[in-house]
Amino acid sequence: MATIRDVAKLAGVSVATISRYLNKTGYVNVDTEHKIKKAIETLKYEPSSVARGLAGKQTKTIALILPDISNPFFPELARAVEDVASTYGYTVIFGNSDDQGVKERTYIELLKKKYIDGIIFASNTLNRDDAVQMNQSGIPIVCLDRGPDNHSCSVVRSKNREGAQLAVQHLLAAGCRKIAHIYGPMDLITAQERMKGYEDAVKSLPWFSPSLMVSGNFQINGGMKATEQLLHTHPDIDGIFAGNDLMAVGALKALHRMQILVPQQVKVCGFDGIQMAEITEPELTTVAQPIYEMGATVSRLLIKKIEGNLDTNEIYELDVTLIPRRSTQKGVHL
Amino acid sequence: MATIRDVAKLAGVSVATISRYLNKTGYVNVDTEHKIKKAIETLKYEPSSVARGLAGKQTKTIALILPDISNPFFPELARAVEDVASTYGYTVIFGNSDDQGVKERTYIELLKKKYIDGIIFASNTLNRDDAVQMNQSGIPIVCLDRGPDNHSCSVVRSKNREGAQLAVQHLLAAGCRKIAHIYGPMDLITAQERMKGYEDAVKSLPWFSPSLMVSGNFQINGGMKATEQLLHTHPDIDGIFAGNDLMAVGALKALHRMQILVPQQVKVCGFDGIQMAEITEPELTTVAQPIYEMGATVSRLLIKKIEGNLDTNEIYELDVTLIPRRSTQKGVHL
DNA sequence: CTGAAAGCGCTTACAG
DNA sequence: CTGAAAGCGCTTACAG
Repeated sequence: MATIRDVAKLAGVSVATISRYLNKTGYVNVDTEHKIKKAIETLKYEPSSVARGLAGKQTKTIALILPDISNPFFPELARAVEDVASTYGYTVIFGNSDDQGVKERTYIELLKKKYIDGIIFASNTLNRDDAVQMNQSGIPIVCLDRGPDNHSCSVVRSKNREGAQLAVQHLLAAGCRKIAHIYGPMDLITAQERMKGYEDAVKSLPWFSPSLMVSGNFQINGGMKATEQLLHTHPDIDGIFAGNDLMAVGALKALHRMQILVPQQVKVCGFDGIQMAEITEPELTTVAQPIYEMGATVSRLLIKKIEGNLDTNEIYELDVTLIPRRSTQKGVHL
Repeated sequence: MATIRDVAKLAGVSVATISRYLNKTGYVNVDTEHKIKKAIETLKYEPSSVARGLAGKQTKTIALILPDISNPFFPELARAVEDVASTYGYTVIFGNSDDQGVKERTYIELLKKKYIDGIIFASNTLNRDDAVQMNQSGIPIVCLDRGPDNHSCSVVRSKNREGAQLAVQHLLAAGCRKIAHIYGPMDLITAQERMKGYEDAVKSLPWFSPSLMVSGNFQINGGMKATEQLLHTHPDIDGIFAGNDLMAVGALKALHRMQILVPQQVKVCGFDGIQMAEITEPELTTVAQPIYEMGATVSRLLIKKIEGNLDTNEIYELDVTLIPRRSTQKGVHL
């Protein structure tokens, strides 16, 4: 591989000039510019990103730390992040944290040593101290769903609470008269907000009882268990709003096994809008988050921060959309 | 951030000694070792990976280029790659190629500039020239499913042809007497092999006709279209072997819309073993590839190559497993 | 067992 | 508009 020195020699100028030309910093005479261009071409010169990283500051690399890429919510997000990153000339390192603070912190250390330009956290265990430390070390971060606190970084999320309200209203409009809620892990703000939205919509209704809310784990099996439990204590429920699609899929499975018909006897609505919701039988009504857009937004924000075009930390709440499908269809009789 | 120089000063030794201690290359006196340890601790010294990358050769970074992380097959693979990479102290950059040669080549250029240690290609457009070029530039690569040619890199794949045979035999054993095949894009070797396996198993059977093989695109919609077409030309088929799970899901959907019962009237078997296959109704029988294991194997291979513990290029064929589920259940009557 | 020195390939003030 | 030189933070022969 040719180096900047080779190019300088061939073009008959100094390396400083080559560098200026490359980075478009400072003026370069048109003539010498031509010579440089030519030299670069004939030598097939490619500047070393590593040397640049050492000498300058930027490595043109960002990191995406998420809980688990195997979780169906994240691939699309990751895709969006990579798409916009590569558009802006950035490369993305990805890591799974399994929502464990240790793994997150280990990654942070590693990434610092690599002079990473910035980090996107889609993982929720980052605490205030970590964030403060990040800020001190000058490496920008942006979070998904929840930030370490309200000020240390920008946050992108969707309207979880409103979305949950939408879901319940939709179930009511579809004729449900007793709607249960399966909520996710309470240490996740998304799960909390969705539960609040459910409560907002049902707390004043005559049939409401706190026992209509049961916990799940945001996974299929959690949705199944919760549904079994629910139908045991409340055999008369005719609607289930699950805190995410995975649990809704579990609900569908459990109901199917209990030979309870969806949507005839019980209607089911999920949250997230993952692809899986389209292939269940019946297809699953869901409150779709703009997953791709969230990923695109979060990475655009990060890049802006990195390039110094953004110094305030803000919260971006994106709109959700209710997608009605067969699992909540009205007026389907036995 | 403290540098190696600071540590050297505090410990009262030269930077060379610090470096030796850090890399465990060459002997270091026990006493000075203690001093160094202490100095590192008090300064909270963390060696810069970037400087290491420039001075030495390794960046401890590998890349994973896949067609599209949104495709349900890849997240689990990516997870495996990241798991073993991080175990060995490597970090992984990921990129989507959309199976476009241009994007792949752009990434290769980028990665070279970053002194990446090695690349895993799960993308299939890499040609012989690229591979040769990679070999020349000394950057190890390992491929999934298919290599550029038979010698320029190691390849990890699963037994596609055998798996397809398994699928057909299973359908036959379940009572099918006319089995169709929906095949994937013929430029993908996996699709070719699975088709061959199907042919192996059926070509000598009296009912076989080439028109029982129709093309799909490895996506849900392709599976749907192919199924409609198939039942139009062959209303009497009672089994479908789809080249992958996504198309099998499409087949299930199409059959459901045509009000054809699965498994009573038509039995369906997929290939891959993605999570989605467990949530369809009926659940989908499939030939499961050891996806996680494939990812783990491919990254272990790459790391071995990087660290010089492997210089031959071999092909690793992993076993597949038929997972019988309801979509091919025998003896279910109308 | 340890140090001085060159080098990895750039960028960035500082002069001119 | 351009060059000489220092510096980014390490590693690696080469001496000793």
